[in-house]
Amino acid sequence: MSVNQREIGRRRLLAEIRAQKSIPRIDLAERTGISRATVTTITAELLREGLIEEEQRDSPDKDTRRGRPTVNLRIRGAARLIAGAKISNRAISLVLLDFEGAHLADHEVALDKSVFAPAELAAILGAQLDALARKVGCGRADVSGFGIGIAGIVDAPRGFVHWSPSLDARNVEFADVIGRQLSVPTYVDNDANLVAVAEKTFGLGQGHSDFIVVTIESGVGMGIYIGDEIYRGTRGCGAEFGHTKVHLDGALCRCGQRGCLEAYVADYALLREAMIASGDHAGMVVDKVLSAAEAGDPVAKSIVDRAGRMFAMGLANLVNIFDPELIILAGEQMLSSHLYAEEVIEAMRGSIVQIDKAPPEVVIHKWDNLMWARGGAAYALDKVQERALADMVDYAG
Amino acid sequence: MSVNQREIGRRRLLAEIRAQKSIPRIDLAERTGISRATVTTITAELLREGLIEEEQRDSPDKDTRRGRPTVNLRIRGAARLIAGAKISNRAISLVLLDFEGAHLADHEVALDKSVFAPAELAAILGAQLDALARKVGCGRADVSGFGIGIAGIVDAPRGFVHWSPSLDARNVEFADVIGRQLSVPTYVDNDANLVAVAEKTFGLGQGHSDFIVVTIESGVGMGIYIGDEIYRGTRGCGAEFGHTKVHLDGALCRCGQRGCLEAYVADYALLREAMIASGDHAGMVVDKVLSAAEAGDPVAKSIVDRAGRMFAMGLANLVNIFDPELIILAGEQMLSSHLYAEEVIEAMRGSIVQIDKAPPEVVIHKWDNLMWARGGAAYALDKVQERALADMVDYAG
DNA sequence: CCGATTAAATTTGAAAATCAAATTAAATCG
DNA sequence: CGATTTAATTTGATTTTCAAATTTAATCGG
Repeated sequence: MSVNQREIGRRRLLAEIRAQKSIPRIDLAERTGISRATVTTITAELLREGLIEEEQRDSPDKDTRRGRPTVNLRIRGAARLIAGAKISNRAISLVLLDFEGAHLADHEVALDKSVFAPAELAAILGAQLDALARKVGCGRADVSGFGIGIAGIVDAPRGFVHWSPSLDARNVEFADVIGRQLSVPTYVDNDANLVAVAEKTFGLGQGHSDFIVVTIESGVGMGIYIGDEIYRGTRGCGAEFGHTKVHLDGALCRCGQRGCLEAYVADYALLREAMIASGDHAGMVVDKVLSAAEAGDPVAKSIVDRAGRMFAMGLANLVNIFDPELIILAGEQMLSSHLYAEEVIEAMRGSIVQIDKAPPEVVIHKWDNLMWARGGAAYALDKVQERALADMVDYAG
Repeated sequence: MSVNQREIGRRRLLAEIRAQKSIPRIDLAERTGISRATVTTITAELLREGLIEEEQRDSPDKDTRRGRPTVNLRIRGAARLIAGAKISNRAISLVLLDFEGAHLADHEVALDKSVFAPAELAAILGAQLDALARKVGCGRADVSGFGIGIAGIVDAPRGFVHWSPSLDARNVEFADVIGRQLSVPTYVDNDANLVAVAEKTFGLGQGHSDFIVVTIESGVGMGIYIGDEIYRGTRGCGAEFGHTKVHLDGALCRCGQRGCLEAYVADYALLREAMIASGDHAGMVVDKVLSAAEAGDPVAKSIVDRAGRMFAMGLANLVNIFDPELIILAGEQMLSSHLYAEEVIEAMRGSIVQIDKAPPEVVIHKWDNLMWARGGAAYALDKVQERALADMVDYAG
């Protein structure tokens, strides 16, 4: 019943094949501790199911050893088609991956407004998904899973959106709405969580079981991996790093509360201060503040410096609470380069509990705007694989 | 190899028996999904091993139904003897439990100083453990596991103490030192973590898979359960709640850094402020500040109020990051009652992300000073049970 | 007091799954 | 081209689980 022994083996082997990209059976047995006999049996099942494939050894010179040569196994890309999307302020970007995670196509569309009714947004997503699938000569029906990232508070296991700046309603069963309307299995998560999934699947989080991803756009987001699983809290809405408080009764945040980290480091926070200082209430943009600070303007410098120190303090709090092995600062726009500066990281290191052990590694990962959508796809990929494995249960050679 | 199927079943059943205290086989099958046949087989093994026992039905009137009556199974208390200890400032308290977790004896001793060499402290612990065991007519050799809580930064899986206010050396393999010196399997963890273990095993955390325990003595400590496991971070030293920063370049903390939560809410923080305000540099005690505040003294009130608001802010940050279902505020001395006041909890609720879902439950748990030691014992109990199960592998009827 | 009834626990026998060992397959070496 | 080497598969025994049948231990009703 539920999860039988064989299914555990299949899961373990498929995960290992995915992690290693390409690996012979004997190494699978070695790495997983499953006997060679069982590896043969299980991989035969996975082959028949079409989830994996044997790799052609196109480089016979490479294998110069004696004995029967190894046959590498890998995920069969053609097995499934996976789509991912990110809903941004006035745009949607989509990406289409195969079952191996390889990029097949992408697609972007600008929107004429930023807030939508759920069904309206679902219709747009459907049309764009069709357009995306058409690029590889497929239809929507060929897509096995669709993962969508959206800003706001999301209970991912239920696909339930408590609140999002992109929706005109609260408490929407958004995954259900889209899934029913498009007839494609749909999964919705907070966009920052999906960046963490993307980092784990394709990026710098590969091979790490515990790490934190912090993203900075206009808001501050966070995703946490603990024990190879993304941590979402008990209401599905933890990891609200941007709204942790860094000052008692501090600056007003757009969430309505005071002293949120976001109210000190987001672009609108910098702008607000710059406006106050200059008296100039129009035409002020963040770039100008940053370049003024760099040029040595003392007011601009103090504004930017404080943002950096607040950010360092927030990061230090994360480290003191989680003690992660790795922190990934991720972002597409380098508007936040001042927050990722070495001084900021150094200030963070100075604010964590001091022990005779290296502080967590901090890396900066700058990527294109498709990374968000790829995170959505990676999330859907995981779900699709899970479903494929579950559906195999009734299979008997 | 390693964890075989049967061992999984044994673990699952033993855990369920422990959780339910007393439960018949048929309910075990029902709850675990393991077939009745297998439950019979496995419980027979556990019975033969002496880890569980059949309960005498001493109340035959209770069971008024027809049919063969159920036979309840329970953990066999006599199976093992478990000790726990808490090293406090100038005292050590110990507790002796049976394998079921029942209290057998306790013992306390005052110390003439607060900082010790590791071997010296180990010797004291050995002597007190002997005294404790003697109370139930046993010797140290009968104790299967010894769990010790100590303040400071501890890498629990290794039993390694990075730093502790009770030790005169840094980076001590403390569990090894004690274990070798006493010839008793010894486990060491941060004292706040062990309070969390105690709450999970004996207290309000029973039945909760994700919760946070915050303790306030002179310092502020925290323990986190995520997915039924205590979370310790990758270096074994996460959960340093007391040293999360609540103010940029704020008050000086005894850790040497600035703006730590502890520097605002600990007793010494209140004292410092009260001294500054009154000019009175001697004879000031925390109780006096608190009672003055309660009596309406405006200075005292502002001091205590700010501590409360800082604490609320720290708690809110925890909730925003973890989204736990439950927060347990635990402590033995009610010096911290001002921090546990309803206004403080309400302030916390006002500083967390607002969604249409209940905020986490907050409960206050006040207990005696033996709770710390019981946490140590609970930790050791878990390890001893794990060892007992592992040792059964080679067992064949 | 005794057979019918009921429900827990155990036993039985078949099915599932793993693994060590033996065998087969596919290569290189000399 | 046979010996050697190593991967992969097959074989046969063992472990483990579970559904169904059986046994056990109680109550019920007459």
